[in-house]
Amino acid sequence: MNQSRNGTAPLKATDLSRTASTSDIIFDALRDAIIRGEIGEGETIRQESIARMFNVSRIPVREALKRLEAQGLVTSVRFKGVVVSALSPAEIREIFAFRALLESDVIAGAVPAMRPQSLQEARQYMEAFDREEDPAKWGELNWHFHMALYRDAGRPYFLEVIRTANDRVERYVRAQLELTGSRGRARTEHEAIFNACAKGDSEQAAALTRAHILDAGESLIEFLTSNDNARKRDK
Amino acid sequence: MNQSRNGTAPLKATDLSRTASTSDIIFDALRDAIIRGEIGEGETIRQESIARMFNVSRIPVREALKRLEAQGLVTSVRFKGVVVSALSPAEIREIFAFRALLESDVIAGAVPAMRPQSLQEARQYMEAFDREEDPAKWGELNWHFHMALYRDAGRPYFLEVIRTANDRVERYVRAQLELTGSRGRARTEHEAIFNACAKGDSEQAAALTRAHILDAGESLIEFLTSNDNARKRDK
DNA sequence: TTATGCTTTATTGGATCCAATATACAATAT
DNA sequence: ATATTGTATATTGGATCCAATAAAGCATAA
Repeated sequence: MNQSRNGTAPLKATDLSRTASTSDIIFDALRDAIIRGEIGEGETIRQESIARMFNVSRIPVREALKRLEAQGLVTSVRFKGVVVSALSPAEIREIFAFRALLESDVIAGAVPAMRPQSLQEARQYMEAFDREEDPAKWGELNWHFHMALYRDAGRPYFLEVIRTANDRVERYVRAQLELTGSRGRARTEHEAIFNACAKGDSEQAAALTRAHILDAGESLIEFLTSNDNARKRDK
Repeated sequence: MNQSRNGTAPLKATDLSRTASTSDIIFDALRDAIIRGEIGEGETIRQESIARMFNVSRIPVREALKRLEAQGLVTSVRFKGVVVSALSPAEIREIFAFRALLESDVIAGAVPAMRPQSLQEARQYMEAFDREEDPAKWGELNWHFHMALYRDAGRPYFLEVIRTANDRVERYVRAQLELTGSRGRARTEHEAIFNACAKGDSEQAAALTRAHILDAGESLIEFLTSNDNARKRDK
């Protein structure tokens, strides 16, 4: 027989039943485009145009849109269409408060269990974030840095919820990172959080994470409102 | 002309564009059936059978299922079908820890802003919970009691997330309430929480809420594992 | 008996078609 | 000119049909 019998895999098999359906692929692509800000808030998404892009019918597109709606990234009005959800300053502030609460709790749980490998990985993302020239990649690296520090908490549900909360505000954070000098502060705050984790000081890591997120939220709101005012003045 | 001109509505109009689509109705019905435990965990949901029940095609059913999947209530395997998600004890413990963190924070924020009306409403639900004979209604009343106390925090996103977390464990909580004597303890704990809110003591309300949820979680897990063992012994 | 391959059936994923609704635009009346 | 009505077009929601896959049953050979 062709199969090896000694436990070592003779070929790399993937679970075919877990492969992505058309609707999965479209969901991921749309989600990505929304959180990157490539589809702006308030913009309406036409089923037909998405379907044409992927060379499929509207059916899988509609399923993807329903999922985006369930996650709050778009809102749909019957017979009219779906639009990318916009967040008010109050909603943004709430989500940052939410993240601060959850992420500080998670990092406190992760520090005592943190593996050297995770710490190492976090450092790499931190340094990559510092070095990276392309602003479009900052959001991603920032996310991976934090996630590396959260992983060992062993709380998948927390991480899942944190992720969807992040998805809702990510495009604003990206805009802020690209248009203001806020990356500098992020850098030093990252380093402080990283050092607290390396020291094994979970309380400090939690406090710093909390402050890091709340600060970012407040400065983001200030950025958005002043930007709004500027826009109103301009026209 | 037929319309009155003086601001008083000549007829009661509803916003038609906000009415529920077929897929909305099916989503609500399935969600309800799952959290009430009428569809058991591990059970597979057939598109065709749901479609027949509602006298529609499979299209809106599929959209509803995609939404349930996005909320984690079912998991789907390509070409096989969707099954109601089951939770391991570890996952249940994590969700209760999650709820304890969020709900204690929310109630702490709500107490200083609490309107007499909300307090009054909470009392009514609390008393209704105490009096109710039909176990099938306990879950609902319990939920409304807590929500009345959370509402004035003015944090819709928190409440939304708390709701989906609750959805995932609700059927276990219901089973526990119906099959064990845990309602007695819930009663006294509810009263303590209520009194702390009435006093305006937000710290105590938070601490009691936290303990209430964590206790319920631990006793639930004990109930489930002992039940499991009993089932294994029986066969 | 047991493993292997083939056939049939059930079920899902997707495409195409149709109906219901919304939107834009032209025609008409005041 | 302006408001109103009617008409054409675009878009969504849903039904029906078809293809791809999985599961079950059957036959056959070792």
